[in-house]
Amino acid sequence: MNKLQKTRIVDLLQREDFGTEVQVKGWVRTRRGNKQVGFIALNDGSTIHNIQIVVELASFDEELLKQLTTGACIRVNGVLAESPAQGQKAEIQAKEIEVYGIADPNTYPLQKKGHTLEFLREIAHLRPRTNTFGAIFRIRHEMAQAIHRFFHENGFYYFHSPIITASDCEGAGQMFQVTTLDLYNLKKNEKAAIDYSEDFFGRQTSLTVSGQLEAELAAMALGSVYTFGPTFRAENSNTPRHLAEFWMVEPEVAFNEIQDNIDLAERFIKYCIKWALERCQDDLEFLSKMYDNDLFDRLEFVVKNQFVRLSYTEGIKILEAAIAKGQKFEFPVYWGADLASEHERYLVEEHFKKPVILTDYPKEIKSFYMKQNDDGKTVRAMDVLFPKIGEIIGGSQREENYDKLVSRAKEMGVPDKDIYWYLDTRRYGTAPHSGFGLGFERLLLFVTGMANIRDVIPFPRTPRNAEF
RNA sequence: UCUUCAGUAGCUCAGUCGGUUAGAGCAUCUGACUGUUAAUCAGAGGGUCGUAGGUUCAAGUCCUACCUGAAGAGCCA
Repeated sequence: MNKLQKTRIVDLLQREDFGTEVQVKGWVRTRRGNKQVGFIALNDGSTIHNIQIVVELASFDEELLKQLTTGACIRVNGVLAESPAQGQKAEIQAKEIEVYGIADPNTYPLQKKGHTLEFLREIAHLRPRTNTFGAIFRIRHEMAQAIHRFFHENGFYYFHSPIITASDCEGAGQMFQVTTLDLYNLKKNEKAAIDYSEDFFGRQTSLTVSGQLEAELAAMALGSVYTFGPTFRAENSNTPRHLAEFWMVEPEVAFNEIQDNIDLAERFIKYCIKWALERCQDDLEFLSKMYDNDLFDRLEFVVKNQFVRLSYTEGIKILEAAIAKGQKFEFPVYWGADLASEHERYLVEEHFKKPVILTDYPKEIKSFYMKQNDDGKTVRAMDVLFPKIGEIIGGSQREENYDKLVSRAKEMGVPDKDIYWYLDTRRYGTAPHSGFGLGFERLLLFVTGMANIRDVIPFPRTPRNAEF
């Protein structure tokens, strides 16, 4: 009848009804004590904090007590009590303990003491059990919620773009091919090319590098949409800011011009960071203490300050002025050159000391679908540049004029017969529209203060690494 | 992909000018301790020095190649 229900530790730590019998289930973090009494720090993933289980050793079986080692999973029934010692307000006086799963201390790789992030990457299947990754993955969840909530509140529809695609229209990099062809016995046609008509889809297909083109189709019907899903790039990038599989958020809005797009991007990022500050206090405090003392200052700074907005051309002028004053760069600065990360960092971290939104880039260094400005030289692109992590958002107003879009695609070598369906949006009821892409893990890098993108996604996919 | 640095106990590292039997802290195990907070104290076990070659009387140490990891760069989100 009166079966005791499991209580989450996050809820238990709030309670003051001492004397009540409670039940918790979780994993042993540490155990210490003496001959009479043992102390177990128990964590169930609901919070960064542990609950202390007090065990009077005399009242328990010796064999059971031996199994209560770091990593073991247990159920504890006991009495919630006010703690007589410093360090915690409440604790549980254990009355009954059941071991669900032991963790052999001789082989269990996680210890009480600190591990390097590099080592934890090698045991990615167990690292969620650490304080650090528990905090990160709880924050990751909250950020995903924030994204959905922001767009939902602003009248956007969550639109699911396909994962498998036949187009490489954005030219956003090397793609992973998807095939069911027998790679040990590839049939070639008379031109010695692979015969994809035999393949599953009857044509060559790949994993998506962006949901943008599909999002544009949706925006031309639903008005305001966003995608939020996995994205794949087969680039041989080995940096702390790149993944072969990452999650991207891509809003697309009909009738938005470039300024609306910029406003949306700034409002969106601020909403997400504010959400983290309001809901992830404990986890952020832990990460701040362990990895990044300035974390709260940086997050609050972004929420409170207006991002700097300037054109590419103005940016080049600032960089040229800096060079004239003696600033040294490895790569040359001139109008028409793509900005290297040293240039972006100079603008964000040295010159403005604020997030910067750069707009109106030369058309030669941007994608074919961006709306051309009247000057004939620039396009309505926008990049949001953040301190430490660089480009967090890239977006643009899209070219809605059919002829201009087709000629630009031709100039940049995009075969228009592959994207007839995309071009149709400009043939039938075209409209001004804009959108951008935000790398979810890049946002998480900023919010958590982590330095390596492999530490903000559960199972990072990078060149030569897909073990877990 | 390029450049630089690194790889020694389960983890984090030290190891001098190439020279006898490769060390420490933590973790683990055993013992002590009546409330611990990364508990403390005493003791014990634990090593193919990333892999393969080479130089040398002698290689953890020097050389070459490869593998793996990290940082910076390129590409980008």
